[in-house]
Amino acid sequence: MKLATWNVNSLKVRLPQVLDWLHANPVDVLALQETKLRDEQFPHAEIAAIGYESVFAGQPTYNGVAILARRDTAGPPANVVAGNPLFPDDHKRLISADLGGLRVVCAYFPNGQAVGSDKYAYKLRWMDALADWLAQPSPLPVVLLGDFNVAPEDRDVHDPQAWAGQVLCSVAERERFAKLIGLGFVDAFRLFEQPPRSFSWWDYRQLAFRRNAGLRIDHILVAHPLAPRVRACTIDREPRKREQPSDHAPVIAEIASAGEA
DNA sequence: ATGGCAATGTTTCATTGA
Repeated sequence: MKLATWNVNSLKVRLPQVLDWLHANPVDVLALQETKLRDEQFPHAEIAAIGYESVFAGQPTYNGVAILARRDTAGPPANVVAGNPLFPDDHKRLISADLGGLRVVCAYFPNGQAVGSDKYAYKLRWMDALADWLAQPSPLPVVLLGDFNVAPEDRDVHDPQAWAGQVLCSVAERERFAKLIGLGFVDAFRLFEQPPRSFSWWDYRQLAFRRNAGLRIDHILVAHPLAPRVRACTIDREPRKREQPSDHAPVIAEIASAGEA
């Protein structure tokens, strides 16, 4: 199973790039964030035409998440849940589905705007509620992937001094990321030796991508028992080099099936 | 200290993102 996550910053704008990317990278599962589409606008037909089923939870303008499942390998999504049952929320930031023997949870964590703001407080409450939900037992091993809006360590930050204590890097956010890990997950990316200065998001401004002035805030966490089956985890920078890119790059993990452990 | 850039709807600006 190959699973990927990508914050596309508008699926309406990025649909051609998503279709191109899936042709070049026919992953079994693709989790999308910031689709920014009403459900009735979701390009289900275009995605079905290249062999993927979609489940999605959207709203106008902001947020919006989806899981794309390759029909011939991942099978149909089962037990689809939109949102966190423990946290009523108008924002469409969570969708989960059972696929290929895994419980796949696609998450778009709040940005938090600025430490101390109302949106920051909401981010922390949202993360606490996610941890409460994921603490409940699951019949299938869980993969939690998406845009976490948290750079877990200083090595995930291009300029740790400049970002120290700022939103995405604050102690409280990192503690909550660690709390998620503490539920029994591992960060698939850190199971492998990685190039230094590996990031998944670069600001559109100030030529940040060209300078590799980025952050690693998009993650794939796998339930601990899956860790021995993870064969690779990489960030694909290619889409970020294109015209009119998303500001985020896809992250991909390959998980061997249970028999191949 | 501030804005830089991109996408959206409330569109010729304001809001949000990160």
